Amino acid sequence: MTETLNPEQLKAIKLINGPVLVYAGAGSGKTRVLTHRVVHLIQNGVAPEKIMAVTFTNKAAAEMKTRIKGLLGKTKSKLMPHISTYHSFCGMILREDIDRLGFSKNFVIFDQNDQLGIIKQVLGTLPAPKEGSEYKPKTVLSAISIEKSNLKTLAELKKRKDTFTKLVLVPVWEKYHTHLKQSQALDFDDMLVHTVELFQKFPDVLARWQERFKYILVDEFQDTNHAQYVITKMLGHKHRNVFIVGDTDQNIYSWRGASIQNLNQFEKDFRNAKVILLEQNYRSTQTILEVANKIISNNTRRRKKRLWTKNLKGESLIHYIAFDEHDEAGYVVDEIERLCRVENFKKADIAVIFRTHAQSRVIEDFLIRRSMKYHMVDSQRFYARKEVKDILSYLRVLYNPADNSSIQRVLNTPARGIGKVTENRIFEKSRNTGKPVFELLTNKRLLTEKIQKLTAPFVQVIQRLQNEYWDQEGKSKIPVWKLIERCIALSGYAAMLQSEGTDEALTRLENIMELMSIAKEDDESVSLGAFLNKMSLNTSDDEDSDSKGDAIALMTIHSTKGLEFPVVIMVGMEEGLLPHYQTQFDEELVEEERRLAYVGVTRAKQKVYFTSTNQRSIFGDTWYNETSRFIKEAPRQYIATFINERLLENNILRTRLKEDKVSFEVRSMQATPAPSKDKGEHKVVAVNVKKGDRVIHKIWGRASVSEVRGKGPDAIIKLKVGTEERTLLAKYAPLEVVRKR
DNA sequence: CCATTAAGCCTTTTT
DNA sequence: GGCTTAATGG
Repeated sequence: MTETLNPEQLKAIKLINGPVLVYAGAGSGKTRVLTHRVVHLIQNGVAPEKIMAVTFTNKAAAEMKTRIKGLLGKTKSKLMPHISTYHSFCGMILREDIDRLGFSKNFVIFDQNDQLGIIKQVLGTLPAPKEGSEYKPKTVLSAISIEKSNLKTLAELKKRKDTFTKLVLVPVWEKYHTHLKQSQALDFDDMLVHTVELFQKFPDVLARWQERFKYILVDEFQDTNHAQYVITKMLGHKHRNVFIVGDTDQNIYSWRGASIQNLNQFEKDFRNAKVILLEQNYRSTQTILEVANKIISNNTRRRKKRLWTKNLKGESLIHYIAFDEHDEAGYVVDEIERLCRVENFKKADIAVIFRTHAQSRVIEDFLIRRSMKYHMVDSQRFYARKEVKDILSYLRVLYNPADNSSIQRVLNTPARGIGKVTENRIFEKSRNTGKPVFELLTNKRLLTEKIQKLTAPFVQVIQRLQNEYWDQEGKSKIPVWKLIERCIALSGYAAMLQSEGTDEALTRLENIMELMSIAKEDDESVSLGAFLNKMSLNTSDDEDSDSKGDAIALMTIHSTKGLEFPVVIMVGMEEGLLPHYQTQFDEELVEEERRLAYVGVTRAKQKVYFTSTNQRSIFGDTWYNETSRFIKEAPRQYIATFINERLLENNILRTRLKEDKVSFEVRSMQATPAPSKDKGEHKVVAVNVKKGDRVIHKIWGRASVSEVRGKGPDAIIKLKVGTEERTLLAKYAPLEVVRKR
């Protein structure tokens, strides 16, 4: 195993005891070092269960587990190190002992939407703010979140004198946490805060975990916040075997409270820490590295380092200036198509990455129209779907009946004749008496007979589900996926969707099926609590079933962290998007945007494309953005610029390019038409349809594919048009795919 | 109480 | 430009 590692990497792997700090540049084999180190520890007599590794995402944790398992393969050790995110690690600790802090061990975790719902409601109860000084729920929530990440307490906030803290932050904070407590819920930040609290107040708990994990490894340390740092410090303090990997140039989460100060602090708190620098890059071509280095060198606040590589020089990076976002998307799909056809890349080699989620839609449209398979990494979105949240709410209510927010969500879904008035009465009563809503609903004396009658069906659904899931001893009788099936049956949710019969309802039903299949991936023994836990902490695990195929990856720059691709296409390289317009006037924020650009470029092994547009429509308005300063910062000789021929007439643009001394080539307009809102122009793409696709049939209109038998042009396709089923042959089917499953 | 329509807010990035 | 929320009438 040693021949693939350089001396610095080996040093990092072989320092068994004592604190180590590794500054690892992009593509310097950081994951390899981490995994090999874990294996090395085990091979040198450290018990696997004494090792813990913390990663930034669930995906990264899963990846590391797989790789360690692979390396350990021969030794056949059954026990594995504990590898997870900070949040799930804290979840594990809190499930054991949080009752000592006066919380229920059955706590649920509220995600951002849950939180926003509460904040909105709380803001409504506050005295009306002065005209123009209202705060958005999101702003308030993020303020609370940052304070908690820094382990600030309510008492500390109360000492502050500014109006925002006095009039908004403190009152909202108080009411928000009352609400959480009543619902027996924690938010993400609470998980960290309470873990620290538990460690501070109960030395025996801390001691237990210090003994449990004598070796600690942390990845992406530049993106940890203060609370996470404190947890690491407390846990590692005893044995001091703390191994930290980070790169200040890849700090892209400071908006969430992450601070590279933690790296400096680590050197102070663990005085004799060995510091190792990994500067050899194994990923990218020399040209790509040159560009990345040049861009990041414009940041003032950084620890200087210079990545180098023995890799080949490679090709110039390409910058295409598109007419608008449709032309940009057209260029992207044309180029992907060419890369696959002429240069023998696979779709899975290519990533299209962007600053904001909103940019993905147009690209997706074009990919769908070309029947190009893609895989959207949209962590939150699946779980943000109404139907998925509804079902999870049902499960949460039966797991933790004190969860008022979830009850509110599904009490009248499907419709049970419980309107706003009734709902308000019940929740008002709950707030006034401090009793959980579910208790009110089950106790005859607490609510009027009329309300009891209205809500009885809901209560019955919950109780029946509880009975079907748990036996007398509290053991589960059926797997979670089965419970979901029973849930949509008993609650009438499935019936509600089926009776609607619209395409949309069908999609919703399919999303619930998707949720079931996510549950099915688990071992049958995984409990409801563990499933819900995973669902709230989880973002990744994104349809793994489907992503195995050859598909283009679409994601935000933030979610590319830790990944690499032969080809990276960065779209929307414009002032206003990258750097984002909300950061443009704050140099510190612009530096973070520059780090984002750097992270994006350094994901690439062989090829980088930048695209920008001359005009782009953003919520109805047309924006004329200049090319991103980050492209201008790159060495000109390494960027080949192409512009859309329609832009030749654009004098302003030509002047700009001249001023910047950019020479360019013209690219003629492509055959790809802008996605017309179906004006009778339907392409024959039926050859590639899959079960579950939404399509438009030239004659019958909107339909969904219920079955595909066989492959290629001769496949037999069954379509569901309204309630009717139709059969047709793929090669003659005048279909346009609207939405891929 | 619910379905349809009008208004309005939105788009940074995620555990 | 699209999706969620508020208002309105049935």
